[in-house]
Amino acid sequence: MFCWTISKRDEAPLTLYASRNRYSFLEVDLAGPPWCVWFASFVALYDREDVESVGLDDAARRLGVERRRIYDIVNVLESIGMLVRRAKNRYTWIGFGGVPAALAKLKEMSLRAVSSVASPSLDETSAANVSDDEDDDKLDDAEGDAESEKLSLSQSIDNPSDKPDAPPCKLRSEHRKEKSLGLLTQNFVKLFLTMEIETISLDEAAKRLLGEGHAANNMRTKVRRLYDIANVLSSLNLIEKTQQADSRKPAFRWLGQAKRNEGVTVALPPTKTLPNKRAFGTDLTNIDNKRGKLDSTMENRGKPTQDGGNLFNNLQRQLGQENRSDFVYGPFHPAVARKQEHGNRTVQEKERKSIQDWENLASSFRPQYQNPVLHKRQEANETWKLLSARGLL
DNA sequence: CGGTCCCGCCAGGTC
DNA sequence: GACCTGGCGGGACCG
Repeated sequence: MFCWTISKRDEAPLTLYASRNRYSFLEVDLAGPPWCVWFASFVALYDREDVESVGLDDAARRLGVERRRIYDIVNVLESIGMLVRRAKNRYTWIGFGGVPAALAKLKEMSLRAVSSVASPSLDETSAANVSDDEDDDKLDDAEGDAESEKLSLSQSIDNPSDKPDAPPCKLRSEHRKEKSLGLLTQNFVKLFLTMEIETISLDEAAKRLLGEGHAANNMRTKVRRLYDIANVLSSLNLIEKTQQADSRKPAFRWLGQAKRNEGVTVALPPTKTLPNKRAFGTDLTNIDNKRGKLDSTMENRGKPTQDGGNLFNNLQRQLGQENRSDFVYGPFHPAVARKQEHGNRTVQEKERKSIQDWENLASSFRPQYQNPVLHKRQEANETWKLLSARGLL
């Protein structure tokens, strides 16, 4: 994966991530659903040294998407540590560097959940950098006692107020939060971090997250959300879409680190390009930010995207960059895709060996800074670079 | 026809 | 009461 910094006259440089293989950040996004394009554009817009905070209105305007969609993006990004909510309408940008720590946190939570089956711990001191909190999902189903054991377990641990004899009801707001996209993202990731199987279909994931015995409607809704999440995680190279051996159903394989009993799951070479389902909202020229409504520039609705190249060109045009030679390579080169670019087994084996302590690295890296916001991000980016350099990402 | 996922309604929360 | 958040699911699109 290459990190391109596009410098434009009179404007702060813009960073894009791209590479030749389809699992690279930019290509996946361009080949994937528009939601991913927004996501990619969002990251491209804000993953810069001089960006400290992210305003939702600003993001919606600059990306030309309705505000509602920005909420989805920031919720997912927040859940994997790339953003931290600071105030209403305002987030602090952490960036890719926040991902390792967030994953480590999730893994820790998962493992703690598994290891304390009988005695739910009460310590959930600071999940702040991952999410507001982690509530249990039990309320969800008065009828759903077949609740996913793994999940309810992990969640009960995450919730300090979750006593064994607690009443089976809770505030609506909590109930609502339980179903948030962010929490669902985290729980989806936890599935990968704790399960033994290599891949999982969204149906299966929905079952595990929701528990058996749910109405088909419920399941369907959950799967819808998982599609959104899976697309983003794919964009980040944390998972990849595959085909289940024994069925037509697609499944997702974890590409990130921190599997439960091993260091890393090595990504297999990609098989085929993801189809473009639709091209809603791919026109980034739409900068009219009427709350909740998009204007008529979304007229390409329903038309299939011809190819990623068009989108790429379009994106470049929007950025005022038509010529690749104008690009300047940025400071680092995340290693996720590098593995895939080279397809070098030897390298992968080496990486596998050193992967075990990536969490320690992520959690122990504590440089000294003065500006809390900036420093938090710098710290995260340093961690990212460190892990990348060691081939841990 | 089933897998995807766009889209925006609207309920709940916050200011 | 206005505005912010974001769950939710109908239904369009596509292979």
